[in-house]
Amino acid sequence: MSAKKVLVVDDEASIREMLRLALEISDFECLEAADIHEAYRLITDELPDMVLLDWMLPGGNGMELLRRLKKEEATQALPVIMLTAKTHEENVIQGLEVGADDYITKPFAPKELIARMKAILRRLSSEKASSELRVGELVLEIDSRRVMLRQKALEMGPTEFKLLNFFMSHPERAYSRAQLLDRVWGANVYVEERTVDVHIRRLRKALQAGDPIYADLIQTVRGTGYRFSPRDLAVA
Amino acid sequence: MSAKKVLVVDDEASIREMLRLALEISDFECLEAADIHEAYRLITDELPDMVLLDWMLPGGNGMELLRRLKKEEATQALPVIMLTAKTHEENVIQGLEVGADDYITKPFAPKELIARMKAILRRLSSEKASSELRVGELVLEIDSRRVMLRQKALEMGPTEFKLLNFFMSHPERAYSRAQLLDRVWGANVYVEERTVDVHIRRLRKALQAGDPIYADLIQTVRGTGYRFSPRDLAVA
DNA sequence: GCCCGCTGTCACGGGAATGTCACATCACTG
DNA sequence: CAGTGATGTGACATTCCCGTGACAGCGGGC
Repeated sequence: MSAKKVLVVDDEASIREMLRLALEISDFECLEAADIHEAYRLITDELPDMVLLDWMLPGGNGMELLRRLKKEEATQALPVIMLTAKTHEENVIQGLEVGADDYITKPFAPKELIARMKAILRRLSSEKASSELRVGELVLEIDSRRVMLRQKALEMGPTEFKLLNFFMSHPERAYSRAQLLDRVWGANVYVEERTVDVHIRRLRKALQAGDPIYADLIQTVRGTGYRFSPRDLAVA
Repeated sequence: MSAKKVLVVDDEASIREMLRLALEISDFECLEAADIHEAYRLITDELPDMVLLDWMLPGGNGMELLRRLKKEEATQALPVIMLTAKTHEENVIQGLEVGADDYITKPFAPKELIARMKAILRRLSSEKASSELRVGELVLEIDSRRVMLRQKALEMGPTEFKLLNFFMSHPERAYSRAQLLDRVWGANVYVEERTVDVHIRRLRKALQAGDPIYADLIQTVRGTGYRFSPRDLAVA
């Protein structure tokens, strides 16, 4: 399993530095943002697996970002842990209601934070691993590593499977070729961006073999990349 | 679930006492034997669910008992954990080959021992729920250690039998070679991953001798491993 | 001793999957 | 409607993965 990306959102550089240290020791990849704007940019750009969010930020507090993340379909599955001061514990309830996955009060032991993060990631992966992803009559069975459409197995290569898996986990959002390479092929792999096009085509072909309609699930976003959109299937 | 009986075989009374304490805290029922003869009597008499076997015993070592247990049909399914001193780690490989389920080197933390015991029992209970597994006309008889297809016995080696047993207990799911080695060969055994391929082939051959259709039950998942899929049998 | 069944390893060959390219086609701009 | 840049598509060489047969080692039984 590849290293998980974690985004730290805090305005104090010293705290960010401390967290980066703790995270990297535990084999997490660490991104940093000092304000909400930068945080949002990194979330859409770098697609982290988790966010550590300080509650008190200058210029709009963390709650605002959290609400925004939970509202948008593309990011609402992204787990968020709130970092909050003891003196503001009343915010905790508020934060959990909006959709934070956990919270931890400052000052905290890095070890405890890491433990909670792992617990959340474990829970998420076990939820995902045992189940299957479904869009209409299209079912992606993770365990058996098969894609079924109306009881019939669709044939595709491993890369197309991973690609479809990623798309079905993140619907209704456009991804650049670079982002897809990062998330599907894995970081630190150098291949041409146009390679993505070829695999997109192979995936479309595989879906088309099941039912031409389903090939339209993968849409081209000119100048940007590709998007997986179940929404348009229902309309058609 | 009723309390599991565990037989401790060790010549030192102090170690037996320590283990009894640890086991009873964790709700196991504890039997004790100081030598091989007594151990064998208790096994046939009391039918324990598991054996903790010290490797170095006066008057015939643990290996002898282990070999005997694995040879006889009535006891070969009985899980055995070896207790061995650090200085005799070379025996571990030998022991695992003969059929020990796991080993632990002295000195050890009781907690870790308990954890390994539970892991083994959990694994067994998931596979040996019934004495017979059935897929279509294929019947795997666990007690008699035979595989029948349309009243005809299929010939295969012990490893192929265990492999098929595992597959029939976990259908419709792809397993990597490493996972199969772990679950079928047993933990901590070092063999080449490609060895799995060879046994898969032998198993397929055995099934094919019964009916070519049944060889297709074991499918290759390219880039991942293998899958046992009764579902596709029904379709054909 | 000999033979025989079982096991793990290897080398070879074939075929699937991959990444890249060249060219066709499309969408947008002025 | 021509032009330009982005995307679709078929073909290709390479790499990787898997199936297969052969073989040596090892115990056990005769």
